[in-house]
Amino acid sequence: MALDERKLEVLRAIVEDYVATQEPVGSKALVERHNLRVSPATVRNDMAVLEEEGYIRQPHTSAGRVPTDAGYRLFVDKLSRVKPLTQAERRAIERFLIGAVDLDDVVHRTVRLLAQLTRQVAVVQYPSLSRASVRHFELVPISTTRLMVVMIAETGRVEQRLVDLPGPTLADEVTELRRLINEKLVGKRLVDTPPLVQALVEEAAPSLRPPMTALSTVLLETLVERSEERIALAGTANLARGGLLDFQGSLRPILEALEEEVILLKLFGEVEPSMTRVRIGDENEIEDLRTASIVATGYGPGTMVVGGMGVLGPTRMDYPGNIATVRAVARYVGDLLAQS
Amino acid sequence: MALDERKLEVLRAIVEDYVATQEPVGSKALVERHNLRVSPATVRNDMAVLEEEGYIRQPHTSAGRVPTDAGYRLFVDKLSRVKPLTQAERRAIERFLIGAVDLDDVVHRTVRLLAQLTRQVAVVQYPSLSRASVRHFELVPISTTRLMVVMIAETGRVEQRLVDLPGPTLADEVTELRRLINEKLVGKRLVDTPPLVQALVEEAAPSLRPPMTALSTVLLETLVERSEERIALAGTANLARGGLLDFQGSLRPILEALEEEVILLKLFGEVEPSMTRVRIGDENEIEDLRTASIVATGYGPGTMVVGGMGVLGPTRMDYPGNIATVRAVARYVGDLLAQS
DNA sequence: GACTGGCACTCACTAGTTGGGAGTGCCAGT
DNA sequence: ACTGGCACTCCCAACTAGTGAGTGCCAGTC
Repeated sequence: MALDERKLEVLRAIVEDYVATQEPVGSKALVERHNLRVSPATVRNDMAVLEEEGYIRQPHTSAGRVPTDAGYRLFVDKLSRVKPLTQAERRAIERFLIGAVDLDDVVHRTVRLLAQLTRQVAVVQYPSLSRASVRHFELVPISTTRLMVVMIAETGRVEQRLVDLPGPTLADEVTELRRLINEKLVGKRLVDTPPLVQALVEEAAPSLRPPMTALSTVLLETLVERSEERIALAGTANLARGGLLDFQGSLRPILEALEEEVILLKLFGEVEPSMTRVRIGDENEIEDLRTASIVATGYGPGTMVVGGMGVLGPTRMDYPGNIATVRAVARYVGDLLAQS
Repeated sequence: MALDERKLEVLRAIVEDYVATQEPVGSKALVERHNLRVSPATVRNDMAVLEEEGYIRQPHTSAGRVPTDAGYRLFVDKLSRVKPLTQAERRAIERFLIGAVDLDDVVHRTVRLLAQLTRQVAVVQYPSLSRASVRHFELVPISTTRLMVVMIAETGRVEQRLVDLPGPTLADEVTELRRLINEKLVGKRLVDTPPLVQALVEEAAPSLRPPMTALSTVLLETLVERSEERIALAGTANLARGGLLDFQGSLRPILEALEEEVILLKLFGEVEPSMTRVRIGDENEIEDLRTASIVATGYGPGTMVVGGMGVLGPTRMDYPGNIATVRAVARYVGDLLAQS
């Protein structure tokens, strides 16, 4: 059964009121606050239908209605326009990010900014290397049997790692290894490097074979495994704001989930280009986060996506506002990355 | 007035019971559980004295007694022996830390380990550079006017930073700069380097003066400013364990304080060599942490202290256990650093 | 003088009761 | 199709004992 115009309007009003007041909303209050031009009785009929369709529910008989996860979903998809940011917010974003000195700092500032603007928990994935390309490799001899491998990516991110070589290696040999590696890998996207690393080992002169083999292991680790690993988090204190009504009483599972980087990466790392993804309550695969909603988006220079960011909060959150904020911040950070 | 032997015994019993049960403890239960060889009435008299002296208090008239911050303090200072760890705990520490691949990993594992063993919030400061010494400097040319400076410290920590040079610089000049810097700084403790960096600029050949000046700024930043910056955190979910009785209801201020790195550094960074510091409730300078206690200690290779670590939890925590755990972990990590 | 048993008292906590009110569902009327 | 009216439900807050753990004090004992 299709919901007519007014029923949708009623649903929107319920969501908005409930988000604002955190209290079940009844038919009378609804008519008063939003100027629906009908009587409470009519609204009640509409509500009955909305309830039957699963968009709202009553916490107890004869209490007001509360949106269900499906209700929020419909609201987000059909009933809300993304709120444009205020001038003040735009300026806050700029001012907050403008002084960043390096990549770490950008991420750090971004995550705090998001937490502050949305008053939710904010998560930012460090720019992933996998979709970026290699700018330079450096091998630094620490001792005759030890090298430090440093990789610099286009995004400005630097990764380093120590390697123990199988035997003493001369300075000239290190130079040659460096040359070979750079020749083969510079400019390539990280996702494409594994076969190239393999080729490096196979094509190496016999004398360079052992050290190159040792290096290849570490290169692969650096290039692939660690490439999407890091996550920055801020605003956990915001979880403790809404009394304890949100999250049905216990913050524990939420806090636990937030400490699992793997989980966060799953939530915020899997983003399609220029899409804002909203996961509401039950839609969440992670059991512990069934009482929470997530707004996530990708970011990166231009149209490229090098990482995800977003916020997490109670299902009863200001979706339009948060979506707008997350998008705006992501875009701004993308521009910042493009410049450097 | 001096407290006699038995009164102290009573205080100890109160603290232990209260920590275990989280409930005010009365005279009768006390006599039953600990075999004090006196009657409840006698204990009551002792309690009255302890209360007068400010070591315990009654939440309400005619409820049991609860230790005050001062009571915990006395308990920690005089009445408790550090609990030796169980064999299982020792093995857990080893197993947990043994697979660590690099410094970041060590810190990361350590903090999770601490959180798990103590069931509190754990904090570990990354090994500070300031008391460690320089192992090697590397300059990596990115372009003719851009260098990457990489510093490797004795602790294994690596810092890198980009520098824009005032003008094009030849490869030979870079080599010379690298030689000069290493010659002057390798082996020195980071705290001692600033004057040496100054000297480097002054003693440089005229042609190397401009790039060396640019470098010196970045060197100082790397060596000094960023040297104590980072902190790892785990176990915040443990805050939400004790119902909401701990922290008098609101986690908010605690979570907020935990997000301020500056605060954490103050708490866990200011550690004297081989001392375990315990801050109980009110003793805390930070307003928001007046309902919490902190157990912190320094760690480092041998007798050197390169950073702090510890745990934070409700004043009603298992001090002897936590102190033992924090010490053991700190010691183990210290050994690990000494080996590398 | 130190300890004990006894006793009256306090007061948080629990369970049961009650009234009020917000909100609903339904129905007859426009 | 919408509305006003009305009976009904049931959460919530306030009140009322009743209970019991715990105390302070005191007189008595070793």
